[in-house]
Amino acid sequence: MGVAERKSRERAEREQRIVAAARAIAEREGWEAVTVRRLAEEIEYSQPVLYSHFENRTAIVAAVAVEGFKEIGEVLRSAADKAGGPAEAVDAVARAYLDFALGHPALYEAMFVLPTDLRFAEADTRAELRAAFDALAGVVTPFCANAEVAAEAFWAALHGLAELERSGRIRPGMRGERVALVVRAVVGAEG
Amino acid sequence: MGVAERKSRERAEREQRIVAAARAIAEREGWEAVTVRRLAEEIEYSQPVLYSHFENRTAIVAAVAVEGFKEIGEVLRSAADKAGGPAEAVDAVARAYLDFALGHPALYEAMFVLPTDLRFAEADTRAELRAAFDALAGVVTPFCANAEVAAEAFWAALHGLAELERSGRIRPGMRGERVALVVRAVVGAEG
DNA sequence: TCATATAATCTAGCATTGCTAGGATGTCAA
DNA sequence: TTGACATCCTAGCAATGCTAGATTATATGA
Repeated sequence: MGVAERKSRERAEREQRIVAAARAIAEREGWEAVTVRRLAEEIEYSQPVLYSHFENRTAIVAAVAVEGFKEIGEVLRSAADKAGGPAEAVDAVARAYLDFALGHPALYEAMFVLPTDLRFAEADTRAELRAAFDALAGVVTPFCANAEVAAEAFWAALHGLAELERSGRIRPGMRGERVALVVRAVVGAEG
Repeated sequence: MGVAERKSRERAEREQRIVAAARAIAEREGWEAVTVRRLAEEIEYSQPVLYSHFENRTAIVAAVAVEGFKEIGEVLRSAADKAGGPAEAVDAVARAYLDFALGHPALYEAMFVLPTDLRFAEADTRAELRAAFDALAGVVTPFCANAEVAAEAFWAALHGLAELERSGRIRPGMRGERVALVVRAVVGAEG
């Protein structure tokens, strides 16, 4: 019978509306404005309904973070694909990463700063994260012997640049120069 | 009259006890355990007393962060001084940075992750932060043309490594290899 | 068609948080 | 001793995450 399907579909849609509302409010007013009451009001249901979808508030943040991992993975892959060669690919991925992080600060915050309880051990979230990481690792591989370690270091450099700039600790105007240095460190390791 | 001096000294001591208690609880149980009530109980005064010392809770976190900036500055300078040459200095500073960050995770969290309201524009905090940054910049200068930009990138790489490892996103065992890569990127830029 | 069991949802409230108003208590000079 | 001032505490507010229990809607059987 289609009743059960309709119900579960409506449930999934409502869940998606919760995540979307959380993300929108966070991006517009910051994560501290994302309260359970506010979300309940937004989707026009009472608060306990939210707890039938998510265990707690941080699980909602985690759901937004997973969206972010999925999207940044696509963005990075797309940047790598469009590049003319391996060196350009590193450059394109690096810039795409920073554009993404600083273009969606609240989303990036959910992914890397806020406590999310997603311990990178669950099957689903690991897949999203792994895919994003692989996009980074892919462009680094041609230049380094130990690709896994190099990818981690590359990722760390980009993450550090994003975080320090996002929190106003380094000069915003010099982003291009800093990225160029990091890219040079990766690409120039052999040449 | 020495009465006023005694009073202001006692006040300063009490303030220091607040900061020390906050730091100790955070390092032992995490920052979410650092509540104003808990701190009041710890120093054996009522809550409003805390608000005669600090504007709000985040100002207490900021005070702990300033302590952290002071200490990491000393640690990095000491590491640089003990090193045998400029290349070794970069390596020593990089390892000292990560040891500090991962050895005092709550302190590092106060410095870089938690919202602190210290906008790096106030005279005092700027001095502490600037001193720490200069310790980083100092060891990078011999190897790079644009030292300021290089120092920012170096800092970002170390911060990224610290954060990704602290939050369990990269393998803990490979720290040495990653640091070596970063150091090589700085030192090897000329050689 | 209607009664009933089940599922879905809401109302109301708890405990905890950061923060503050207003009263009580101590302290010091005149 | 008294009055003015500083110091401190009690008590409480509003907001938060979360939940128990009542209430309403929905589907299923006779």
